[in-house]
Amino acid sequence: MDLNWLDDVLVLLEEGNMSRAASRRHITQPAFSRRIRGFEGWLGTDVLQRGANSVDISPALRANEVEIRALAARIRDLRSKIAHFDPAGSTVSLAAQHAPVFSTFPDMAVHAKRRFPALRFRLRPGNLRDCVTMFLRGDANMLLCYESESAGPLPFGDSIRRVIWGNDYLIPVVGGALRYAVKHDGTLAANTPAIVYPENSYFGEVLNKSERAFATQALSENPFCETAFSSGIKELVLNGMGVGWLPFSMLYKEVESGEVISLANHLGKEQLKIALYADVRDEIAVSLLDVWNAAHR
Amino acid sequence: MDLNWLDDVLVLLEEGNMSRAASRRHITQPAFSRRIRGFEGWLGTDVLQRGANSVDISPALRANEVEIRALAARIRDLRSKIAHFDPAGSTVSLAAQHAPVFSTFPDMAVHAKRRFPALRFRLRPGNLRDCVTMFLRGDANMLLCYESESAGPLPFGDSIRRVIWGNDYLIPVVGGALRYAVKHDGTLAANTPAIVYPENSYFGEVLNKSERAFATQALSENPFCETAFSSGIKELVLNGMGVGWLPFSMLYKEVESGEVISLANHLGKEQLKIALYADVRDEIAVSLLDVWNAAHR
DNA sequence: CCCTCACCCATACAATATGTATGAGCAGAC
DNA sequence: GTCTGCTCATACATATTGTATGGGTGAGGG
Repeated sequence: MDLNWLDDVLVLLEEGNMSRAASRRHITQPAFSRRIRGFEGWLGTDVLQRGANSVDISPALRANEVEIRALAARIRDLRSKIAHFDPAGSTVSLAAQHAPVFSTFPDMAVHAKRRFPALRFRLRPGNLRDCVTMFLRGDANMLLCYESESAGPLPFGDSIRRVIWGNDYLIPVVGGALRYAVKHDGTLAANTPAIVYPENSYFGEVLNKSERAFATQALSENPFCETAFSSGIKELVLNGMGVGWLPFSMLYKEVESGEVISLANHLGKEQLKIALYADVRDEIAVSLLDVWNAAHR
Repeated sequence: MDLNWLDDVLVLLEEGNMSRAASRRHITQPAFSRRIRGFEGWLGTDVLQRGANSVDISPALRANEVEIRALAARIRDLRSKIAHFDPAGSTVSLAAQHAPVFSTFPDMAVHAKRRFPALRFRLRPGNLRDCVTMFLRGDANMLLCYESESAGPLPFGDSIRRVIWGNDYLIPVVGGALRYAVKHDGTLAANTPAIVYPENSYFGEVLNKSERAFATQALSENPFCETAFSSGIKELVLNGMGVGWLPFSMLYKEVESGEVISLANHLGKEQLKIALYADVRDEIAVSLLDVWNAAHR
C-alpha cells in the first residue's frame, strides 16, 4: 500500500543495483526483483535494461526521479494533512490561461470583491491543458480560459457550469524595427522571423486549424522562438524579434500608441470567447459564476 | 499497489457507503471495510465516524478529496510520462521564471541568434520550483532564474554550470487609483490591499526572509490576491487592485511614465541576480552559456 | 587463461495478505 | 412490529509476496 512502490523505485534509482536496493528495503533480492517487475507491468513498459547479471535504469525512469520524489512527498503531506486536519480558509483558486489574466481578471476581481468583500484569490496560471488538468483534478476551484468559435465549449460533464465573460480575438502583430519591414500594402516577407506557438498549445491548435501564417512552426518559414507563454511572446514582439499572434486585449494599448502594428487586415484574426467554468457542487465558485454572469448582462 | 488505496478512498467519498463503494471496487463489503481500516492504520487516525450500521466520512477526509484526486491523476500522468518517454529534440528548451522572460530573454535571444543563426528556443515558463524541477528532470536544457543575494546560487552539483547575465531588484509598487492613496511622506496605510506571493514561491521566500511589508499573506493585513504569476501581479497593480512586489525590469517603463509609483524609498528593495544554468554534458547549452557569458563582460 | 565474486532471474515452498461466505446486531422506513 | 439495508466479526479459501536455493553471466584480478 501507500508508498511502497514509490520508495522501491526511488531506492533503486539511488542504488542502481537490485541487491543493494532490496537490502535497503529489507527484503530479499528476488522479492525486490518481483516488485519491480510488478511496477513495470503496471506501467506497461520496462524501466530496466537487463543484462545477464546487471541492470541499467532506463532514461525514462531516471528522467522522472524528481517527479517520483515529489509524489512521495505529496503523499506524505496528504497523510499529515488528513491526520492533522484544520478546516480550510476561504480562498478561491483560479486556474487561468496566461492571456485572460491580463485582460479580464482585474475587472472580474472588482466585481467579485463587491459581492464578497473578504474573498481571496489564488491565481494558478498555465497553458490550457495544465489549467484543465488543475481544474479537473480539483487543484483549482474555477477555470478561466479562451474558447475559439470553431472549437466551442470544453466538453465537460453536467456537473460543470459555464459562463461567458466576454469576447476577444487573436491578431498577428509586429513591433520594434520589424514595423518598418511591413510593406505599404500591409504584407510582410514570408521569411520574416516568427515567434510561434507549440502545435499542441491551445492557441497553436486554434491558429493551425485556420492555417494562419506565422502562427506555428508548420506555418512559418522562419520560426525563431517557440513558446506557449503569451506574455513572453508579447515582449519578444515589442522587441522586434518577429511576428506573433496575440489576443487583442493584451496589447490594445500598444496598438493604439503605435508600438505594435496589427497585421489583421492582411493575415486575418481569430475570434475568441472568454469562458469561466466551475463545479456545480462548489458553492462559492457557483456564486462567483452568478456574480460574473450578472455583471455581463 | 499503485492507485488502489487512492481509488478506494475516492469511491468511498463518492458513494458515502461501504457496501456501494465495495461494489464499485468489485470486492465484497468486508474486504472493502478491511482496506479502509488499513488506510486508517497507515494514516494513524480514523477517517470514518462509525455508527452501528452506517458510516460518516470525516471532514478531514472530505476536505482532502481534491488533493486525493490530484494525486491519483498525477500518478497516472507519471505512468504515462515514463511509458511514452521522448528525448528532447534539437531545440533549446529554456525553463524560466516568468519575470526574467520579460527583461532579459529578448536581449539574450539577440546574442544567441548572432552566434547560432538557426537556433530555436522553447520557453518553458513557471515558478522557480517548477523550473528547477523541469531542469533537473531534463524537461529543459537550461534554467533562467533570479537569485537573491542572501540565498546565493542554487545548490546544484558539479555537473551544472552557472553564468550570471545581470542584476535586477524587487520593488513594492502601486498603480491606478492607489497611487493617490500614497501619503506625502511616501507611506501607505497598513491595511491597503496587497497582491501577495505564496510563501512557498521563490519571491515569497525571498521577501519573507527580509520581512518585506505587503509581500506575503503573513506580512499583509489585507492580502487580496495570492499568486506567483508576476505578469498577473503587474496587471493587477496597474489596475489599482493593491500593492505588489515586482522586479524593476518588468515595469521600469511604467515607473518612468508614472503609471506606477515605486514605494522602495519607504519599504525597501530586494537585490537580485539573473542567473543561467546548464548541464555541462549538454554541448549546445554550454555553448550558449559561453555566448551569454561573453556578452556580459 | 582461469578463478572468484557479485549480480540477476527462475523455481519451489512458506508466510502473509486479502478475498468470499455467513451471520449478528442495529437503525430507519413503512 | 417487521422488513430492509447497512456495518463488523469470523472462518476459511485464494492470491500475493516473502525466503531459500541454485543456475547462469560477466567483470576484475591474479
